Amino acid sequence: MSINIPRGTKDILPGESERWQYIENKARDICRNYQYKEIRTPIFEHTELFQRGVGDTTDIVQKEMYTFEDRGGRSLTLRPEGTASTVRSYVENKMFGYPSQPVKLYYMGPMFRYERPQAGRFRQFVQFGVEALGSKDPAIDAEVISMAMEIYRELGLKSLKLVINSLGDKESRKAHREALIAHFQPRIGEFCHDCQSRLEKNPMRILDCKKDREHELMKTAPDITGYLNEESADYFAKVKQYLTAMDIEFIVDPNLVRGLDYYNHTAFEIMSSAEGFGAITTLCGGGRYNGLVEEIGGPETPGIGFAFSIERLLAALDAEGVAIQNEEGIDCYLAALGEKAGEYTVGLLHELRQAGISAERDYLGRKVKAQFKAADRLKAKYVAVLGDDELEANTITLKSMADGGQTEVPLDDFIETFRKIKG
RNA sequence: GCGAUUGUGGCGAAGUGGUUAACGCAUCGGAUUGUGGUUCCGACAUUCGUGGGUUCGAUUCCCAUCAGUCGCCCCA
Repeated sequence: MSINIPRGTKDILPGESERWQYIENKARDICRNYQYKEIRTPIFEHTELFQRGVGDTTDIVQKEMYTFEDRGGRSLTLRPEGTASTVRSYVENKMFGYPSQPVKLYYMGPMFRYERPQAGRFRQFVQFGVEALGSKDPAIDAEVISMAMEIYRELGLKSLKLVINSLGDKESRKAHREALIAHFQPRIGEFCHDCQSRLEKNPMRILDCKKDREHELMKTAPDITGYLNEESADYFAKVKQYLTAMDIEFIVDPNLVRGLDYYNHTAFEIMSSAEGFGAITTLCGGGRYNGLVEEIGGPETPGIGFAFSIERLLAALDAEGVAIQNEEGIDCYLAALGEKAGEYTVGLLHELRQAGISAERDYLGRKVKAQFKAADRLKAKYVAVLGDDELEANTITLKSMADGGQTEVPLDDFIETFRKIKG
């Protein structure tokens, strides 16, 4: 019985890995334009970091973490998201003292959540994310949002929906929370089990419950908009104003509640509205997290960021039928006949490659015919044939696979000739 | 954690309680003793996820188990 891949994980095989590289490169290019620099943090951290950073009441911490004890008895956890680690590193490396502020970072790498896999959900998945720390200018909220949209747009996605909301500051949230409890408490018995437990923990979550959507109290529930204090409302207005100035369309959804505890003020999600995308439509989520840096032990520092999964991005590209072109064929296939020629091609192949010419040969002792088939499969532009005749005459036969034309080239000139052909 | 559904060669896929498990693609060989993408011919599953049960007999029926896929909760 062979061993297979752990549940919820994927091998990214040749043919697919090229698409990943394409996306990764695109994302990196855009980060350069926006002046975000890459940070690489460990894949595991002390469990406490996520308990404190992500929040003890969240689903992530309560049931989705890959936590283990190392040989020294420390509790470690495979990172379920990137913000906590980034903030940890920000504090630990005293980035608040960097001359260049705000500190703008991006990361790309695997995250882990113990979940039942389904369309768009994995136990190991790759997130690309950015964090901007040290500014509470609404313009940076708009920048972060526009950056996410830019990456998707650059990759060719069209069916996107940007949803934003403001969760307000601490004071606004508290006022809203109390209003919600007052609203639902008297008739909470009519709601689903989940909502009943949400009432005390996080009453905002009741608002996006799918089961109780039709309940009359839902329609009359107080939404956050009415409870934003002046400062929060002004902040949100600015963010919207800037988005509009950048021609970025958005929908304000007062029921948008992000799953992690650390969010306040701006919260946003980018969803795919493509047909047949599956049940999970969220591509990207993000928001502001003023207060998190203090929570992790740093100075009072505002921050905002987003993260998206590359798996879901690829799924969205598939759903919209956006093709990413794969690599081109090779320049030269060296076909050899017979043992002597075969030995000779070892050096020749090496020279070709050193000259920057992509080249391949046969390693399975195949006949000429089969070697040509192989060359064809590799989309070789040229096949160079070396046999006894050629070796004797010190030449090599060069065949263009496109038009079938053949020429004899002196062996000594071969590499140079090929260089010229390649131009 | 709960629910639905699927599990036949490298891939896709048909099929039946009975002795030889279609077909397509791919691969390899040959027709062309040194030349590809076309065509033709040939080869390629002691076996139908795994374990157990029913039966004279199971890939086909039943049970269990494992795995994949999709959905619920929630998220990327």
